[in-house]
Amino acid sequence: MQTGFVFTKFADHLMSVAELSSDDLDLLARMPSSIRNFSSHQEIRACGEHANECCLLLQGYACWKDTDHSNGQITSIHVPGDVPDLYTTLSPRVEARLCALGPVVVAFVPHAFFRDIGARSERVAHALSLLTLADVASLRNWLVILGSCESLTRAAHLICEIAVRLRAVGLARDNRFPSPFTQSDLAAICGISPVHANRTIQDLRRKRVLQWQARTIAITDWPALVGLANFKPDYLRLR
Amino acid sequence: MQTGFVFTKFADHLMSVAELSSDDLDLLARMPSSIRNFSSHQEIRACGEHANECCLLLQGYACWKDTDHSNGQITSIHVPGDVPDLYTTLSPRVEARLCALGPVVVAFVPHAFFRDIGARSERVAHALSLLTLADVASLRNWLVILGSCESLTRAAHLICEIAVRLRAVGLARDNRFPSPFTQSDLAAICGISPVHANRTIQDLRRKRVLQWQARTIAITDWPALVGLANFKPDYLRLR
DNA sequence: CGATCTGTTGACTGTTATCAACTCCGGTGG
DNA sequence: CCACCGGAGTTGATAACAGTCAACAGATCG
Repeated sequence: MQTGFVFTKFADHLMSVAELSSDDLDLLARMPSSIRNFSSHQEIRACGEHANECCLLLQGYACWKDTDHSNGQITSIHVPGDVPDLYTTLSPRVEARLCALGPVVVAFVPHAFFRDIGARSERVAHALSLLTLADVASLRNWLVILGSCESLTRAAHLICEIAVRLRAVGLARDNRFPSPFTQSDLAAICGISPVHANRTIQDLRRKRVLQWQARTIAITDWPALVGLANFKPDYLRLR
Repeated sequence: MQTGFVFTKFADHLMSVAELSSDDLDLLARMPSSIRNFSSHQEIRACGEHANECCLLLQGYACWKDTDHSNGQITSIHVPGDVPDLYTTLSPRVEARLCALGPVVVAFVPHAFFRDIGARSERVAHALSLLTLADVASLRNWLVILGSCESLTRAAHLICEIAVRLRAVGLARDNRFPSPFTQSDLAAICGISPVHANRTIQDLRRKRVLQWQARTIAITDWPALVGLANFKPDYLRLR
């Protein structure tokens, strides 16, 4: 168990939706945890598992993947500062697979810390609620996108959302961020075939809105990308 | 304001995910509320509204509809016993439109009732949490369906889910239930065009798994429908 | 240096959107 | 009573979009 500076991403994430006092930050700094590393496509949480701690993502990306082996649809993607399995504090059973997209560093935090947080800081508890609401809003937003947009819009929207969420925790400065996930991963998020994902990305490149090489994405024309994606970030509830 | 037997559907809904004591049921029976009627396609909650009470659905169906996108994608559907805007107890701002699918009866319940419920019954509070988790799981499940299934599977799945959720609150006995929503509504839920929705329903009829006439759906071959839908109801967390 | 994963391309097929026209039905007003 | 209207359901023709299969090129890694 250790405490300290590694939780700044979590604090950034909470502060992106609500104001916190220095007492609140102290509380977060004293969060007990144990650190673990995962390699690409490794399972952080397996389906059916019973969790008694939450994963706080410190570095890298993770995703919830449907258990059905045939296509492995991804239902959400998570960036540093996120706690993808926060809901296990209410019901410990894990119903899907939490997978690493590229190398990942995770801090495991006991459920008790989150359960007791309401008694220690009303503000932090409320910020956690807002994060949960933002996650649900993001799910609804993806539902709209999968239900009504074609592949180019889907891919563009994904890139926009990742960029904005990374910025909220102080990453993706200069519209450039690591993309250790594969084109097949993008396909599983956007609900398209890997071959079509490839063609869609080429289309984005041809339109000169982004570069994707050496496992890095660089957005070269943010307004154009936002336009293609019809991206409106209100649903993320960022201040 | 009134109290009483009208909340049996809500109690059924809670008891479908958790066990409640007779004290808990008393607590629910004393729930303060005011009843309102809505006609088909009327807005129960408008986008941007600030709620200080929740809607408990008593009769009929309601749905969350996306505000902006031209096609009005529906992101979730709700049946009697559901509280579609329970999340407004945490953050009162409504971010989408809650619309009636057919005639609807709603009980408006003050936020305070839900906020104070934890202090009065741990069990009821936990049951409410489980309902919220089931709603999110349903969203994720639809994400998988929209991302990886074709229209026949989507429509079949929708019918399966509605039937099971109605059964959980004592409706849809005999695999027959009212369907006041239009084929265009089904299209907006399944993320397909109204014309294609029509052809998909005809396909289901031709396969003799259901009848849909006089605003009523009758499932004539449940196992076949479940097979077409690849329906696995675990995610609804029903006992 | 071979094995494997990822990205890329072309050809073909299947699913779904779109447009337009038409029917059927329940209401509404003359 | 009937003419009319609008909404819902239905049908066919066509076009756009995306999936699948197969092959290969480039990267990465033991």
